[in-house]
Amino acid sequence: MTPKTKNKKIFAIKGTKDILPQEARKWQKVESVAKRIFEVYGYREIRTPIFEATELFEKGTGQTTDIVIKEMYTFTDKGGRSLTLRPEYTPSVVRAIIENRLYLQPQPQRFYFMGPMFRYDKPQKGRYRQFHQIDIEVFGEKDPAIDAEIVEMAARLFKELNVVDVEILVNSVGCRNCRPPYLEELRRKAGEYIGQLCADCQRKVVTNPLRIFDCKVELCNEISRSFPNIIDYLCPECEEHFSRFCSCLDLYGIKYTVEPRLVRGLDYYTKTAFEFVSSKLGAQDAVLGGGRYDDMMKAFGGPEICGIGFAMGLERFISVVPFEEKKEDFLYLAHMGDRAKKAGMELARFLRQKGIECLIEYKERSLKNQISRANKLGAKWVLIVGEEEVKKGRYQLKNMATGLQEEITKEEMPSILLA
RNA sequence: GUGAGCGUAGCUCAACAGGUUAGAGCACCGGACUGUGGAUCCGGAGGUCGGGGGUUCGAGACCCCUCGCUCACCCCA
Repeated sequence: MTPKTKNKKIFAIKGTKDILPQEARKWQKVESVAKRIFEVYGYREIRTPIFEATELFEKGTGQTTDIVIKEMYTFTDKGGRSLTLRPEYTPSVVRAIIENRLYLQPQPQRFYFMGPMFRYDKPQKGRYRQFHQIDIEVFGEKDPAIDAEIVEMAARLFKELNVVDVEILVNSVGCRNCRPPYLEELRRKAGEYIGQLCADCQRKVVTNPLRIFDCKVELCNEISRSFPNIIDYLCPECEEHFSRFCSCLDLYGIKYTVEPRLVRGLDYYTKTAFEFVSSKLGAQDAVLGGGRYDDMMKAFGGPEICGIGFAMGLERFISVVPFEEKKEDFLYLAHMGDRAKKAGMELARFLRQKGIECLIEYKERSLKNQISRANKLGAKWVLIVGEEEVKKGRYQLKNMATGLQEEITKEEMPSILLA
């Protein structure tokens, strides 16, 4: 380090943050529960690279989306290739499936994935530049029952982690046959009120009329209530799909709200769209969002295989999961004198082999000091190893909660400590 | 990218109207107590007041710039 840079502190990049041990515990918990549930539904983990060819997202996510237009971490590598840190996961999975010819295996295929995503957004509550998602995708199943299955699976995950105050919103965004005429009609209708809409919405009439529905300006909101709903414009196939989807949800006893104003931001969605929203999250209230994308695989030059999936924002999810504080359960090994220290090190090794979490102090400290530290660290047990104990082969085991102490041998330790 | 609010010790916050050497609680380290924790008492360490410039006899405070954080918009997980 040169003298000049010595004092300059380096901080985590804007929109990124460290997940410290206490917080990481929560992540581990959520990840393990999610994994267990997904596996039970027949999903298998798939891992793909963290960066891809920029083109993958331009084509897969859609050139008209904000993600591609202004939010991608794109850079050129030393070979002159344009690469992008993945802003979402679905295009990568689709790519992997085509590349590895996974579509030749029996369908449907179910995948899950967990990992970081990157979007160059301005950070705010529940939104980070590096954030994490748990994603699941199913390929090759057209039946709307699968749409309901993944909603039910997500609901189970929420329930197992005691997440309440979550509302499930569902909608159908139609397909390439029925959506264009609907959008036309929406534009026409919005055009009638153009003068009364806010500047943003006037722009949306042209760019993305569906977005007018979630404008926060009251007048826009009021006006848009009279606009046609996509539900009423669905083609027979989409309508059938949607009603069967809903009746499957009913069968599972899932409570949901049909929200005709629900539009997912990505270009590739068709038919089913859904979102889990929490009232506890502030402005960014969507914890989980997903839907069907029947045309994507084909658009990538793959076979005509439909897909459906969801993405859950882990930062957002974890912030609404209630966690019990986990009690520490470890043994602190206190020692006095050089011989005892060596004996203690061997004992610690023995205990760890047996699966007992064990801390040993390497600095010479008074017994009092060591026990005090053990207390602060939350040790459940203190094992006292002094010259006398080493000589006798019998050690003092102190229970920190009760303060009681007993004399035990090395052989007796595992059964007592693991009880 | 646009807008608003906030930056004083590891954390939470003080410091009148601009006035000496920027304080307190919690946390940390040590001692009282050399083989027994939590309580108490005593002591210690810890700060370029986010950074730079300006006004002033004098700036943590006032002005300008900048950086960072937070929240909101756009949009999304």
